[in-house]
Formats: sequence, C-alpha cells, structure tokens
Amino acid sequence: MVKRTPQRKTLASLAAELGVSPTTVSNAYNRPDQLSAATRQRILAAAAARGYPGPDPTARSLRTRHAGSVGVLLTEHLSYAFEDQASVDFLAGMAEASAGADTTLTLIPAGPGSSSPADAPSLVARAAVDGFVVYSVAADDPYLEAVRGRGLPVVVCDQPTDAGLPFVGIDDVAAIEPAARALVEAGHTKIGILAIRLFREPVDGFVSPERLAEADMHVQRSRVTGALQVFHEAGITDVPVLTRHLNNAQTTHAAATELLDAHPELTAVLCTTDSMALGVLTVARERGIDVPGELSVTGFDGIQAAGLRGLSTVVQPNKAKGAAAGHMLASLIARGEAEPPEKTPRRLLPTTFERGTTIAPPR
Amino acid sequence: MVKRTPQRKTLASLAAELGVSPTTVSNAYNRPDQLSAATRQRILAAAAARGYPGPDPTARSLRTRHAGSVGVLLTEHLSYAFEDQASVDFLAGMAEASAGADTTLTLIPAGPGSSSPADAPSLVARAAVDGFVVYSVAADDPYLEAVRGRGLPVVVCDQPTDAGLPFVGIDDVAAIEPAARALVEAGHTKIGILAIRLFREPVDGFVSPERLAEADMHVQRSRVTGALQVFHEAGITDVPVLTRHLNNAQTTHAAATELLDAHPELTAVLCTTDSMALGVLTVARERGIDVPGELSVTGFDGIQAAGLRGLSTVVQPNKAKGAAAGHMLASLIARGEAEPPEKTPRRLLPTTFERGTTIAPPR
DNA sequence: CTGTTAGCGCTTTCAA
DNA sequence: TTGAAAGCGCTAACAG
Repeated sequence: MVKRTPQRKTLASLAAELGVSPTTVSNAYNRPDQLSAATRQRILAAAAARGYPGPDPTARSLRTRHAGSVGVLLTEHLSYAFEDQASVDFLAGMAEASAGADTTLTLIPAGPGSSSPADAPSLVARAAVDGFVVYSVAADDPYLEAVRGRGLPVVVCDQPTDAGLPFVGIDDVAAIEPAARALVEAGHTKIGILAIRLFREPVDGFVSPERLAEADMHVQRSRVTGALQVFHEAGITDVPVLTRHLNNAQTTHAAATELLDAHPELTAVLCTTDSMALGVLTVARERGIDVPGELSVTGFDGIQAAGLRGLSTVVQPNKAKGAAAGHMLASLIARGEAEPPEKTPRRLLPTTFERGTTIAPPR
Repeated sequence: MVKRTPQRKTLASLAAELGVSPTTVSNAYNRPDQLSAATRQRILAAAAARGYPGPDPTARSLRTRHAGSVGVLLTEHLSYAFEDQASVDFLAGMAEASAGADTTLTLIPAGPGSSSPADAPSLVARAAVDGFVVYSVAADDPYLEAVRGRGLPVVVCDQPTDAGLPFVGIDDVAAIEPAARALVEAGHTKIGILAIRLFREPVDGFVSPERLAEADMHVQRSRVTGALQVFHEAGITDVPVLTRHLNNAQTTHAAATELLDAHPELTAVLCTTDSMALGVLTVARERGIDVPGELSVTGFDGIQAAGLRGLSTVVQPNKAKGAAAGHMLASLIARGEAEPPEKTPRRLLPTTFERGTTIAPPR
C-alpha cells in the first residue's frame, strides 16, 4: 500500500482536488470569517490528510510585501556576540519586543566570519526582513552601509550616534557624571581614567586631550569627556587617560598595571567599562592595595560580575534598549506603510548609578 | 531640482530604463561571469544612482525555492532563553555554523509570549526558512508539532530524544556516570540526588522509583537513572531522589534544604544540574557544613559559576552542540534537494568530568 | 554575451 | 459565500 504523492502540494492543487477555488482555500487559512465553518473544516481536514503544509511563507510574503521578520545586526562576529553579556541582554529585549509584535528575528552572522569581506554584506542584501536593528557598529561599517542600501526602516542602537538614523541609546556624557562626581565629592583630586577602544584602529596607551578629541568611537569618547568635564569643573585638570583596544582579562589587567605604575600618586580610577574596573580591582589585590581604603574605583555597564564584587558603577539598561529598539522599529515599519518618515525618532534611556562599595575618601 | 522617483524600483524597471533585458540585470547581480564587465558596471552604477536596492529577497526566494535562513526554536519564551547560559552557548554554536553556511538565523519567539496559544505556532508556519533546529522541547510541544507540519528538514537537540528526528545531544546516562562513580570511589554510601523538572507538569518533592520510571523529561530522567545504576552496582540502594520543577536560586535553595533536612545522614549529594549543586553549596555554607569535608557535591552542565566555585561536575559542550546541529541541518538541506532522507542521523557529543574540589571521602 | 518566455505560490480586487 | 483573473519581483531555460 503506497500512497502516491501527487506532485508538489500547493494551495492551488489542493483547491483543484477539492473542487473549490484557490481563494476559498486561502480564506480558510487567512480569513476564517469569509467562508462557512463547514467548508473551512473540510479544507483544513483535507490539507492535513494530504500533508499540505499550509500557504508557502515566501509566496505569501511576496504577495503581501511583508516578511514578518526584522533583521538584527550585531557588531562582532555573531558567535562572539553571544559571549558578551551586554549584547545578549540586548537580544533578550529584542526578543521581547518581537514576541509582542508577532515577528521573528533574523540574525545576520556578520563580522569576519563569512567567506570574502566583499560578499559578507550580501547576507544583508538577501535577508527577507521588513527592517533592521543595528547594534553598536562603527559609523562606516560595511554592514551598516549594506543595511542603508536596502532602503528599509533602520534603528541604530548605541552607535553610530550621528548617522541621521532613528536611534536608541543612553546619554553617555550624562550617564558617567554621577560616578565622576562621587569621586570628586569623596575628595579625590588625583584621578586616572581607563577607557576601552577609543579608536577604530588599535590604539593602546595614554591619550592626550588633542588625540581624544579625534576619537572615533563616540560611545567611549563621550564617557571620557563626560567624566573630564566633571573633573575640570572641580578644578582637577591633570587627568591621565589610558586606553586599550581589546577588552579582555589580559588587556584590562595590563592597562591597570600601566596606569598605576605610571601614576602612583592616583587615589582613584574611573573606568568606562566594568571589565576595566574589575581589572583594576585584580591588580589592586595583587599589590595589596586596599580598595576603597587606598584606591577608589568606578566602572560602567552594570554587568553581573560587577554587582557581585560590589563595584561602584553606572548601570545601563541593555535589555530595555533592545526592547525600545524593537518597538521603535516596529512602529516605523507599521507607519512606513502609510505616512512618510516625519522627524527621525531618538530615544535616550535612563541609567542609574550604583553606589557600591569601591569609593571612599582618599587617605 | 527634484529628482522624481519613477514608481517602485524593480529589476524589470531598471532593465527597461537601461534598455537591457531583465536577465542581464539579474546576471549583473548573480552571475558576474555571464556578462561583460562593462555592462555589469553600467548596470550597477545605474542601480546605485537610482537607488535600486538590488533584487528583492522574497521574490528571489520564491523563484529559487530557497530562503537562505534556518529557523531556531528554543523551548522557553525567547526572552528567557537568553538568560540561560546553556542556550546562549548553543546559539553561539548555531551562529558559527550558519556563518560558515552563509545563512541567517531566524529566531522564533516561542513560548507563552505571543497572543493566543492557538496562533502562537503560526509564526512557525509563516517563517521563511529552509529548515529548523529545535532545542530541548517536550515531545508534544505544539511548536514542535508546527515544525513537523512544515515538512522541512528538522534537527532536534537534547529533546525529545525519541522523536524519530535527526538528533544532536549527549548520552546523559553515560555522562553522569563518572560523577556517580567518583562519589562511590571516595567511599560514600549515603547519597542523595537532586534533579530538576522530571515531569512536564509541576512536580516538587521526593520521587519514588516507580514514579521516576514515568518521568517524561528524558534528559533529566536519564541522568538520574544513570547515577542510580552506578549506585546500585555498588550496593547502594537507598537513594532519595528529590525534584523541583523550577530552576532558580530560590527553588534550588529550597530543594537543598528539604533534602538535607529529611536526610541528615547524607554525606554526598549528586545533582543533575550545576544550579542545583550551587544551591547545595549555598545551604551548606549557611549551615556551616564543610564542603567537601562533611558533604561532597557534584553537578552537571559546566556553567561558568560552577567552574569558579570549583564544583565537581560533568561538563557538556553546549556550543559544540549548536555547531553540530547547525551543520547537520545544513547537510540535510543540501541533500534534501537531491537524494532521499536515508538513515536519520544521530550525533552524540562527548562530555567530560571535571574533578573539581567538592568531593572528598566521608568523615 | 544578451533576450524572450514562463512561471515560483500566493492573495486580492472585483464580480457572481 | 465563492470564483476568475491578475500580478507581487524575480530567475532559469532556452534561443539567438
């Protein structure tokens, strides 16, 4: 007993076999109220019996001009992005938003993964999506270029801040102020700054004010300038700024070492990243420097490890950023089908300063 | 000077304006070797000038019968999945595989998130993908049903183990043996077992052997039976098994408390999950019970927190599972377009036992 | 190297 | 409540 498969199953073939029109079958799936419950049942039953999997999504999308998915572009090689808690949290927020919008998420495996760098953005060109969310990429990132080329709604998160695109992020300048101010108010005057990746090209070492003004990674630069502003207002003008391009245990440790060696007079270190701050804590422990007794330290991000160590830090809402970006994109997509763009939306989310236990008055 | 936008840009309209055929334009994008470099340049330039974004992905997919994306279905509400390190690692592995295959990843926001439970799997039905990877769901999960209904290649990871579908996972029975054996070899005879979610419906408390045989969450059950087997062979037959449905700090703490209260004679606890084991460590510390001096503890999974605490545990390769599942699906998709299914593939990945520092002979 | 033709499978007016 | 007809935008044969 072999059931033969009558070619490929399509909505039309099903309709033909049942002696109804394609319209009716289509309605059975998409507009239950447009046909009698009886016919609908009959159609659905027949479909199940014959193994017709329902209307082909691609054909449906072509016809309706609607993909039901939004593209997500994460800076790094996608596989690395999952190792970074911040981007994972961001994705969680996106997921929340997309569930609410009955939309799927299309992750583009960007980064130096694919074959040639030239055809890498081709995945962007080929993705069947209704819009993109781009998370923290450089202003001239080729993937971002590819996304713009698609002519679909785009929302940028964190970076680039000035691309003229709808934006979700935080006010980095304002966000770091409470941390800087806490240090100042505790009485510190010898303060150093540790920052991550200020420039696109690898730059490690101390950065002069002139050089800093040219830093092209705006998020990190804003945090440094935000802090410097507070320090300057307090009359603290001699603030060494040290940067590292990479952000791992090794580099942060090296950075902390270099800063403390070059400036033994420091009584406080402000970091633009929790990982940097944790590096400082590690070096301090190794050298028997008491924190916060002899050295105050602040971070930025609010990663879990920071919370566990009681680090004084600025907590930013990664998951909320994802949700906000998702919702903003959804509304752009919804609107795009009607009214023109209007003013490009820009949403800044609030951050909070976590007092922690790593700040004390200088000795 | 206003450039007028001549309606919607399509490949055909571009071709018409340039006075070439649609084929030629198509080739300019897809088969550079099928036309002169000159014409290609002319076409691409014209496209850029007019803002033609390139061939529409949906139409292309319809025509080529190929979506260039694989669907990923994670058990929990997608947003929760990102809070679970194991599934994040799994996704990282998937990402790696998909980058290699020049494919995007379509995440389906499953779980109790969407509108009505009835139309929730509809996202599965509407996803434009070439196949699915399903990660650790119940055998009768409605999303899994929906996936099967699509008639596309599917790879299951972890669960269900016996769906007759291509499978990637570990041998849970064998995997836990080294942990159980280490306890036995250290000389323990009073051993308890802590397990997570043995049943689909919420079950909290002690589980009799009869009840255990009925447990429908096979992964967890296998770990318990694998351990029991080792214990029985060593003549240890009286082994209390306690389970909790939820897996968070609170429930694991409560479970540990309940087990130690009911069985103060225990000198060792084997857990089917690191989180459970960490719960035991927490309770032990609270009660001043020395680990491993007075109590030996083992876990399962190899999460980061376990490593940091020196937990003796079975480490499973979550990222490798993702990569393996991704590759298996890719090959099924590639093949599907030629040969018939053949034997359904099944891949078991190796696990390792991490000795750790939480096992010692009983006092 | 380029053009003509014929659909991929569906939804959507519009008419019956 | 159902049906007929017209494409959505593209690519793949096959000719030239």
